[in-house]
Amino acid sequence: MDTTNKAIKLKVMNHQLVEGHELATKLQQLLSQPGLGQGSAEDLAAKILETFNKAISILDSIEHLSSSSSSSLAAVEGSQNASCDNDGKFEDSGDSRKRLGPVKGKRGCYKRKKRSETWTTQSPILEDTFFWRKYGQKEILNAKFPRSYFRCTHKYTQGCKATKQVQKVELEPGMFSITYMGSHTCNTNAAIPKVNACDNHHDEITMDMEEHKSPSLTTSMKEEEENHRHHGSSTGNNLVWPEIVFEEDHHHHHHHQAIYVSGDTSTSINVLGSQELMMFGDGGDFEFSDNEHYAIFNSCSNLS
DNA sequence: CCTATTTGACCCCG
DNA sequence: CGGGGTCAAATAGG
Repeated sequence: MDTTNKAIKLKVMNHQLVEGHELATKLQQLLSQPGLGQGSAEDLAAKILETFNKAISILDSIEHLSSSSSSSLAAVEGSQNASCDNDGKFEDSGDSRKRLGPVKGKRGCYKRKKRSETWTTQSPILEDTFFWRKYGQKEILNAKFPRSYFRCTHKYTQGCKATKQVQKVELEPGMFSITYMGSHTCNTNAAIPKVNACDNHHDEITMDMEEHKSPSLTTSMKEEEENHRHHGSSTGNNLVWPEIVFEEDHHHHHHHQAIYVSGDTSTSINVLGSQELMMFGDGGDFEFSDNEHYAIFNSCSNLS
């Protein structure tokens, strides 16, 4: 068992780290050439980051696995809270949940994860290959900038528990500290840095520098998904750079993120590598048996 | 109409 | 008790 994990670990290291190394080399070459577009260079940087993040995540999960391999899996905490269903407290009377007073019910009945696999990076690039959906933002006590909370877009469709937090670093402008928590269990072929099926939506967080002078913080996070021709053109990736703009009361437009996963998710196990799927599936916190009902059903809501 | 973001309320835990 | 993470109503935008 232990040897198996070691073998997998080595495999992962080979795969992800070597890939990261190759990408880094490419990036270096790109940067040394003056004339070339910087967009591709930054794209590469994002991919490199993603590759290493993946490797770290996988290794981390393996460590968790092997530490609790046989005896007690006390360290596994990813499972959902079950006792919170409706044991002690009755829900509200069923209706009138509108806005009358404090909202009661099972709100906040979540399990706070203690120590799932978590790592933090600092980067000016808010972009990665996953699909995130913002679900919250908070002012942090000693921090100048608020923190934004994201969850995987496929949380409910596929039960993916990955989340991420983004907060602007106050020391260096244009830097963000990005904390990833949990590994993706969703099968997104967009997560593959393989071919240029990359759809880079570049995120842009603009945060207000003021403390709290107006009740409406103009914190906006735009996910701009640019025109990626799924044409196999050579210049596959045209990605715009996340430029950090501090705007105060500018109005902002945001494109809603589009998910181009049309249909082939059922067969999407192709390149993702059985290793990753296997390991993530083994990752412990995977108690959904009924989430298979939730067919992939991506929001292909084009022209209903 | 739909889905994503905003934003204040709510809840857990130190 | 309060900070920080999450929920969900309201809103924005297609």
